[in-house]
Amino acid sequence: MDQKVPDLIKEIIQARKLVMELQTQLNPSSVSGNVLVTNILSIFETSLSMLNQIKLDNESTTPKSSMGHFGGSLFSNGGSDLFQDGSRKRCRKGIVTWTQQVRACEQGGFQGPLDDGYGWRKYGQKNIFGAAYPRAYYKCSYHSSQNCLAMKQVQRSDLN
DNA sequence: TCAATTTGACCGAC
DNA sequence: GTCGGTCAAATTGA
Repeated sequence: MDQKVPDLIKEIIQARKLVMELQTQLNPSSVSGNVLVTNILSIFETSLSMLNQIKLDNESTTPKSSMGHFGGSLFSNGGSDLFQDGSRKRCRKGIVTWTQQVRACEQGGFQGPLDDGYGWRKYGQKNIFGAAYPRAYYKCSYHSSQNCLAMKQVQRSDLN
């Protein structure tokens, strides 16, 4: 996988260009569309910085566990992708998903969905087999009014 | 009163 | 049959 990092970076840069092109063609009055594109671009930036870090590590010293780099996003495309906990994620056809691991400090308390530009509405919660904490399911608040299809799952890690 | 959340039931994938 | 994702009725709070 490590040898493929430069290719991955190229692919993400290419995809980012396409999204930016899409952004220029978006109707400026489409708030949810622009928020979505902005979020996609920020995820590309996070992914690029992570991949660059991996690339630098590979070039410099001994190989390390790649898990240490995943403080940000991990893309999946609906194939046989795995979660970071090793579990397999099912994915609806044609819907792009990714996971983003964030740190929630205890002092501030874990206060549900982070503010990422969307309004989120909780629609379900599940106890996940083997997980210490339940997983919460959120839909974009504009799901019906603005046809916003964004959804997210929030699960506290076993460790923190 | 209305919007958001909770929670048990249902359904599909494996 | 089990597990995860979604639905929808009930509940709660502003």
